[in-house]
Amino acid sequence: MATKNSLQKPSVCVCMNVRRASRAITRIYDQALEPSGLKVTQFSLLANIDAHGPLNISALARLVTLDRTTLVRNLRPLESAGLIVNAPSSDPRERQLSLADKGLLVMGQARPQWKDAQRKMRQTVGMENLQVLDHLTTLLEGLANIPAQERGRHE
Amino acid sequence: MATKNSLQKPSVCVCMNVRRASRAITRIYDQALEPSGLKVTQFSLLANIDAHGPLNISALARLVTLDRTTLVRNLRPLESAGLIVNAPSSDPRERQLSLADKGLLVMGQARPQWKDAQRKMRQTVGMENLQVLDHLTTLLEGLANIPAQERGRHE
DNA sequence: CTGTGATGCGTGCATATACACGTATCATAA
DNA sequence: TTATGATACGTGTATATGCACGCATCACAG
Repeated sequence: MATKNSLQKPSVCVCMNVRRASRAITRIYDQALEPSGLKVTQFSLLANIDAHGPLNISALARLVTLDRTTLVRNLRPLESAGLIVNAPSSDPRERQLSLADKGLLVMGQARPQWKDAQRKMRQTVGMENLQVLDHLTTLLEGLANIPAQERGRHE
Repeated sequence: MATKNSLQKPSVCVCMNVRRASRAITRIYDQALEPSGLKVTQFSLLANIDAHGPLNISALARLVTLDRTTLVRNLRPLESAGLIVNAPSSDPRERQLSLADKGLLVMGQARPQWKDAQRKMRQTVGMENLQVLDHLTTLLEGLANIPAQERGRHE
């Protein structure tokens, strides 16, 4: 008889499997980043703001493939914590996001922790599998309809 | 020069890539299930309750690898909608979850929709990649520390 | 019977995520 | 200069997720 015990999760649903993987890997990164006080989602936003200079929310949303309105709220804690600056821009419609000094500091602390997790991940999972993963991500995003923001605008 | 345009998301963070994949595939399944009025997460819970008979919340949590307290709330809409029954049990601590008649009905409607998505997914992604995915999921869950509920109880 | 660890539940709090709407401003054609 | 589509934002609402805590009950050793 095969292992009839504990670790038996033969969920056939591809989606739920990806979601479970997402939860598990998120836990791993969050634990690694714990000393910095950042969640991996927040680390990601800060890193993108840092890398892609001052940008507005919509641009950041496109960059990370997140619903814009999700971003509006996800950025809130970061601004409250003084990690980012949300300044008005010449175009009164938009606002410019950039890292605050404190944000730079925290990122300096967090990056090594993230790199550890990242390195461990590459070693454990292996580059081949990671490439498959990246391929799948791209593929899936292609399959999914364009996000709400771009969909049915005034149709 | 390579494609310098639109679809360029070379996020190096393995975790964020999995999260993006999770969001994308969730959108696909949610759209497929839309006629039934279920989200894929809800479909999954109903399917598990249906398949694994009457069980309590903790057992279901272990089954789907979800935090128990998450489940407490995720089940709420399903009970409100009259899809599941949350009945007291002989042991007053626990409660028995089972599908209500309406739940069976809705699942009857939803299953073909889920199967469509599932089939499309298998075709598009390919069995090989899906197996890699399942392997990764198991691997990641092994790496992640045991969920909170089982961790440091009274330590 | 009584103490104690194990088990089962629910809540407060905080974050993540998306959709439906509504509003303001820009840019440009008419 | 004025209508109109495109662009940028924020809010209301609802679900998903997990952690820290606290409470009740069971099972069992003593």
